[in-house]
Amino acid sequence: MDRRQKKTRELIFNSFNALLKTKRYDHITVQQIIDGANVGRSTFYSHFATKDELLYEMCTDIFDHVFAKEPVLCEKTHNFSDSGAKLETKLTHILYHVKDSEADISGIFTSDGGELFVRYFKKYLIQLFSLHIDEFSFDSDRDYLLNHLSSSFAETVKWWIKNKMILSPENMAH
Amino acid sequence: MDRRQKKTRELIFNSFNALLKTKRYDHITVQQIIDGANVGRSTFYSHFATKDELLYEMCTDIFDHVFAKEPVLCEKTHNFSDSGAKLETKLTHILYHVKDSEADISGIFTSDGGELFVRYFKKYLIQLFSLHIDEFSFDSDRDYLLNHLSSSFAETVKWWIKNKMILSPENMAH
DNA sequence: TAAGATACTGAACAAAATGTTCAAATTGTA
DNA sequence: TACAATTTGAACATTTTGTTCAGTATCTTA
Repeated sequence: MDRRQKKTRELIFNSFNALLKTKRYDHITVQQIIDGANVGRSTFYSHFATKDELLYEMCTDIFDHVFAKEPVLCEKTHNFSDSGAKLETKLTHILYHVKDSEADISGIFTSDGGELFVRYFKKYLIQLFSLHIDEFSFDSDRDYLLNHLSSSFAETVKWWIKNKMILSPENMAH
Repeated sequence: MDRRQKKTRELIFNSFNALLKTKRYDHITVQQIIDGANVGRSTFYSHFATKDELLYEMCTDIFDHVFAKEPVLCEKTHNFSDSGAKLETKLTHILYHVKDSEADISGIFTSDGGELFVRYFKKYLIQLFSLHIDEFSFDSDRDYLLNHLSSSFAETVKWWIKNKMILSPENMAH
């Protein structure tokens, strides 16, 4: 990809992310984004057809970079005695990644526009938890339990970011 | 309230609610709302200053009718031995109301545009759970616990509605 | 039921935001 | 260096928002 494209893309992402911290997604205008990015109007539209597409691209970009390379989706150990600790370790890893990428994702994760991003995140979490589902002995619908665990963890991450990540990743994972 | 006002308000609510089932909140225009409601443009703006206010009013209206009359926010019993059962009873009541009002709220609750409604719902739930917070003996941040309980229950209701409310309110509350 | 108050209408208007186009300038690549 | 690709900024059409107001319809109540 052309260095200019990459630079412009980055500038737009940063401006968009900064705006997401101050106001709701649907209250952000393209004008505000390009003003913050110091980028021409026609440049913006040569990169993204709509604001929605910008959001989508930013979500997938972040997801690819922050989560996809994480080996949390590998098969779990056959040693059932410590598989619980295994899951907690994976969650801890994710939280460390979140902390490292705080500047990139805090806006999109906690803002209202981040719903799409959270949805991706939940999809990923459902994969993760489904590997560990039999470690939970609750007598409830499997689909419900997966949804519950994923939603809870996603909301936990949101809460954690909103609270300046004061508590440690280990603490939150636990 | 004047009968004409009530009628107009109702028409706008209905049109808005119907639109919410077909597209996202921020993709709905005032023009589409008043077209669906067969109401003049100036009439709309004499009722609601913005689309956001319409959403807010609709949410609070639903709350007043569906939840407010419910005695879930009354002070809890001083009998600590069965206060846990008390909470479950309250949750069951809420779920029965949800079921009764399914036609009115299923759109706004589960649609993508419904995130605002869910936020109001969570605010309400935080009030509710804060009355029962000391029944939980988890050693965790009080604010975190409140957020966790409210988010979990809100997600539970969403899941329940999406799954056609097959399971009983008692079951879900438990 | 008549009078006065209130609400609705529809059209016209200003302002803001969206999205397109294009020639000129800039910057990257080979 | 040459040429290919990207950015720019301004102009333009379109859509959406929100306001205004005179005329009309409807409600309330005395």
